[in-house]
Amino acid sequence: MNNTTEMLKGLLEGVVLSIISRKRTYGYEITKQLQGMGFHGIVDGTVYTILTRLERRNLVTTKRCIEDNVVRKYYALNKAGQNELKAFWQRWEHVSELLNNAKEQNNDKNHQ
Amino acid sequence: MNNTTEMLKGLLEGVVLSIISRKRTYGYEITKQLQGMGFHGIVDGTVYTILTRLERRNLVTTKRCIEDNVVRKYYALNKAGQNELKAFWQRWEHVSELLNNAKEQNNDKNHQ
DNA sequence: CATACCATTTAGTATAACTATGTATTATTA
DNA sequence: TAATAATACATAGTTATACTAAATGGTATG
Repeated sequence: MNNTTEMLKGLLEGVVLSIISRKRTYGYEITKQLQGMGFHGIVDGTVYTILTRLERRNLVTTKRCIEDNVVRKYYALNKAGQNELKAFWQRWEHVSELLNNAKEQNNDKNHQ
Repeated sequence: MNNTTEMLKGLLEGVVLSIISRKRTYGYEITKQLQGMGFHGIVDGTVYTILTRLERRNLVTTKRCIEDNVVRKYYALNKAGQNELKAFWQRWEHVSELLNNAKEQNNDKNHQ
C-alpha cells in the first residue's frame, strides 16, 4: 500500500460518483479514467468495491447491457446519487479549505 | 459519526504534525487548537490516539513536564517527524490537485 | 492455440478516525 | 467545603474505506 491510500479514503468514492455523473459508464472504464486523471495506483478491484457500495446504498441505477459485443454493467446516478455528489463536493470545499489554512499557518511559521 | 470523518482519514494526522511543528505542545491543547482551526467535531480521544501512533512510529519525542501546576505530556517533532510532515504536504498538494481537477471536470459537464 | 486484453466478483487485510468510558488533578463557585 | 466544571491522559472496541489477491469468463489477435 502506498502512502496516499489513507488520504484517498472518503475521496475516491466521490470521484467515482463524479465520473458516473458525466455519462453512464462501467467499472473497467471508470478504472481507466481514474488512471488517466492521475490516480495511478488505483486498480480495478478497488473500483468494483466502490461500485458495489454505491449500489448497496441506492445511489446508482445499474443495467447489464451488451455493447461492443461484450457484456458490461452500466452505472448511472439516481437522484440520491446526484444529491450525494453535491454534498461530497461541499464537504470537499470545507475540508480542503481547512487543510489549506493549516498549510498556510505551517508555512508562516517556517518562513518568518 | 459525521460524514466528513472518512474525508479526514490521512489528513488529521498531518494537521496534528503541523501543529506540533509550530511549537512543543500537548494533547489537550492540540484538541483545542484543532477546534479553533475549524475541525469542530474532533474530540480529545481522537487526538490522543493519533499522538500514540506518532509516538509508536518514532515521529515525535515526548516529555512529561509540570507546567501551570499540572502534569502534561509534551510532544515535539524529531527529524523523522519533520520529514514526514514535509512528505505529508507534498501528498496533500498532489491529491488536492487531482480532486480539484475532478471537480472542474464535473462543473464543466454541468454548466455547458 | 496461446497470449493479451476486456470485464466482473469477492473474501480477507490494513489503517485511521471515532465512540465511549475510565481515571486523576486543579480551579471555580454556590 | 462540597459540588461542579475544566484540564489532562489513556485505551478497548467499533465502523468505514481502500487495497490485495485470487478467481472466473469472454473476445480479439498473431
